[in-house]
Amino acid sequence: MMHGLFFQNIARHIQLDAEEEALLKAKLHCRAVSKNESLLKAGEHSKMIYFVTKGCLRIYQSHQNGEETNILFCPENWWASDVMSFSTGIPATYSIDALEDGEVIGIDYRDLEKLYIQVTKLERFFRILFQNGFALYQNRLTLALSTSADVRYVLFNQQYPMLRNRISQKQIASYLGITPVFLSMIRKRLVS
Amino acid sequence: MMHGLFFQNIARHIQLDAEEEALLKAKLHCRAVSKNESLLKAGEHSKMIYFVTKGCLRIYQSHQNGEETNILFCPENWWASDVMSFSTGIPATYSIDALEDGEVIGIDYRDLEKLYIQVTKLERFFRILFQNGFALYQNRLTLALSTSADVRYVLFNQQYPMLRNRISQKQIASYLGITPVFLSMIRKRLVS
DNA sequence: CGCGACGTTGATTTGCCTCAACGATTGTGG
DNA sequence: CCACAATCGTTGAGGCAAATCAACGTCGCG
Repeated sequence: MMHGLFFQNIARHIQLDAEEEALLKAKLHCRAVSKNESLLKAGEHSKMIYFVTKGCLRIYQSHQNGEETNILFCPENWWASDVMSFSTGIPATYSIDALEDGEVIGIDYRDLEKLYIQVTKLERFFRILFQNGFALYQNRLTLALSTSADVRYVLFNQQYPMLRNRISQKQIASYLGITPVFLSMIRKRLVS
Repeated sequence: MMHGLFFQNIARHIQLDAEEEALLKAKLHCRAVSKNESLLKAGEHSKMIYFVTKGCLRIYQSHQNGEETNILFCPENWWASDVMSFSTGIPATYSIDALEDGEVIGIDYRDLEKLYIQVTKLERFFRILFQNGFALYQNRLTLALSTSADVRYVLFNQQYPMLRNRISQKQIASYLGITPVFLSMIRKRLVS
């Protein structure tokens, strides 16, 4: 049942026949996650790529001083992984954990490599997925380099209105690359 | 001859047989570019993806006030394109031009879509290419959000020692998201 | 109920920008 | 090939954006 959202997501870019869908389905690992649970810790090898069917994950980097930088929120219908670690086997630089109770579907790296051969359309699906992610980060990078924090906050609210009330300001501040204190000041200015 | 570097680059991720190589070769458009020449202007539709065999390109966004933000330098052996425009046909948000005289190999979008079907390995190649680019931008974004300009400058010099003396400070400043004036101050501090 | 994390507010400091002026370098037309 | 203009890199003075430090009320959770 919860596979519904998953195959719907796949169908956005490729059309699988019944046999292909079955091959893929056989390799899916459904899993519940609870708030603050960790799905990947920096330093580990990221063996799984996750699709979120319920709840919300965050992908972040931890720094020496104990601070963290969120690089992506992954609510329902998003994919989450430390891509570099997943694809090359090097230790993860990012960590992933859950911001809410929820459910994810995981695919193992070795299974996916086999699936790429059995179901070559999947190669196309992930090509398009990474292509879009590439463009998304490119856009975020331009924003980070060229606009001020209040503009970035307004755009965040416009682009992810769902997340606005779901995610704590501390997490949003980290995503925008500012301190919670400064985000609070921005919000005060915007209300007036 | 200049195709050498191109097929070497392809061979990093997939192995083409003679026939496949010929199919691909037939669709390559070699082209000389001169310094400051434009390969893509924001607003146009990006029909081509480029591979640089000689020289160096920059991909950047122009802002209303006339300023520009470089998001990527593409020296020899790199690929350049406005990925979103190339893959969806929407108008380009980025512009591309040459920082030096050089040579590029272009592939047309329609040709590539056909090639994906004739030579399915190419789907894999570009999946990996975008996967790596995805990770690269993810990393740049984290840096931009969490570190100061002098750290970013030092890392840039470490990662791209080749480019350090090839690219003007104005362009590097734009890539780092700071003003040329401030980059000059950073350099002064670092020398001492 | 009480503790700890969160959000707000104020005072102060720091990172980076703007504006402006000046040599040095590049490039361009005569 | 030279002369002049334009762009580039540097330096200094002053301003704004965002961080730090600290204090306080509130809420969620054990």
